[in-house]
Amino acid sequence: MEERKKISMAVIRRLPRYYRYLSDLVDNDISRISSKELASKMGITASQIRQDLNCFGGFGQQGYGYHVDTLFSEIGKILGTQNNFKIVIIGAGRLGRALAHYPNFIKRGYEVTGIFDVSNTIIGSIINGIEVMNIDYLKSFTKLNKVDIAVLTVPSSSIRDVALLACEAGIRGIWNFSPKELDLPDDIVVENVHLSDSLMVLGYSLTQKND
Amino acid sequence: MEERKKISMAVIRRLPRYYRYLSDLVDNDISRISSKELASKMGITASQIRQDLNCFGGFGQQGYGYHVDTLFSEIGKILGTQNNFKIVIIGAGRLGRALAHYPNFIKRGYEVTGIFDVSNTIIGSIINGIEVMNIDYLKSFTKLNKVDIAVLTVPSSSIRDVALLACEAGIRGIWNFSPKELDLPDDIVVENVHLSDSLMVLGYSLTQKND
DNA sequence: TAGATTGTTAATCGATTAACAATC
DNA sequence: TAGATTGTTAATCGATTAACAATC
Repeated sequence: MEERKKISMAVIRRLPRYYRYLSDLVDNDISRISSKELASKMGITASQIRQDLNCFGGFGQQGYGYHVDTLFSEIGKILGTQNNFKIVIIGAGRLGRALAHYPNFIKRGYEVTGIFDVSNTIIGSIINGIEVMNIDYLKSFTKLNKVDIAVLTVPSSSIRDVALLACEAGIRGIWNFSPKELDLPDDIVVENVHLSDSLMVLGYSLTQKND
Repeated sequence: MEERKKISMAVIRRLPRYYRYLSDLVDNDISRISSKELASKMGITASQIRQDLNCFGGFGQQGYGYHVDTLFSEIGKILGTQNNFKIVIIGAGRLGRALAHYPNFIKRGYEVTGIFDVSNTIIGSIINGIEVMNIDYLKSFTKLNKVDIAVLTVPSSSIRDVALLACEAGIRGIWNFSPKELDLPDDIVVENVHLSDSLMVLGYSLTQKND
């Protein structure tokens, strides 16, 4: 797997967006697209698309463009859709429960295998067909089921402890919904969803428009 | 309000992060911090912090650093925390309901004034003290209550229609939780939370670690 | 073949970092 | 005053865009 050079995060973060647009094209039975056409749909330059895609190899064909199906599935592979990543949700509050029903887990090739909480009122209840377990069983469950990802929807006050627990349990990636930064070993991948940050950027833009 | 020059989105998107770190310092009764200290806490360069802050004016003091309280409240102002933005949530499914209870709305100076849906099973129910209204009342409610922001937690299939409806109703900003891009008039501010994009970036990183 | 469009190199633009004079 | 640290300019680095030869 000889990597040519480090691919920048800026490129990686655009891949899911390409993936969505290609998914729409597939749905509309469009089989072929040029970088120029796609660029105009997405509001970016054709150059950027070609540069981005060529980080991963030449998916196109000169004089023709790109096969939509091929490109869609190639980007999917790059993003790991075929890995069947297994997920547990830790924290079965409102957000955790909403995510347990999140249809894109399935659509994007992920599988929710377990839900955990600390509260006795919640433990034992069924969410989307899965019984909420006591967090004490996280470690044994994770090992047994080879869980890859922990979705953390616990209160900020306990986020760091829970994150460490998940690491001890052998989790490899964390999808963090708390507004705290996690300082974890280098081999753990963390992806943050800082909702409040996003909201405040919206607040900033609105404030600008006021003036 | 003479703007010197355009402030880049890269800078803006870092502001909420500064805001969070400063909030922690305030909570810990730390009254003074240098760019160097803050930089080491945040894992960025002191230069970047000083450059970022100086987009908005000189908040520091040579030889001393920054007053934590002042800086915190100044950044808050920039982000619009004092504007008391009014919010409606459209789509009272699981995610909408979870967001209706989101504590950071209050903490960051936002107020949820209304919740809307199309389903008769949901309309009339109470979520966090607010009765879910029929979306037909969106326009009159928005005008009457001077609502600024619509949080869109509706299915992707209806997102574009609902976004247009919100614009007609006089909303100024949209917090979009669907995986679709919105093409709206220039005076409407859109902030996207593309959960599936975030998840797929996590998937990418995990796939890389596999090799 | 001629036209179209890629893959890729070179040029430009913007963002980050370094350096330092100003000054508290 | 001497030491510390900012605000700001200059240097570097990286990302985006433009251009074009290769080729389907």
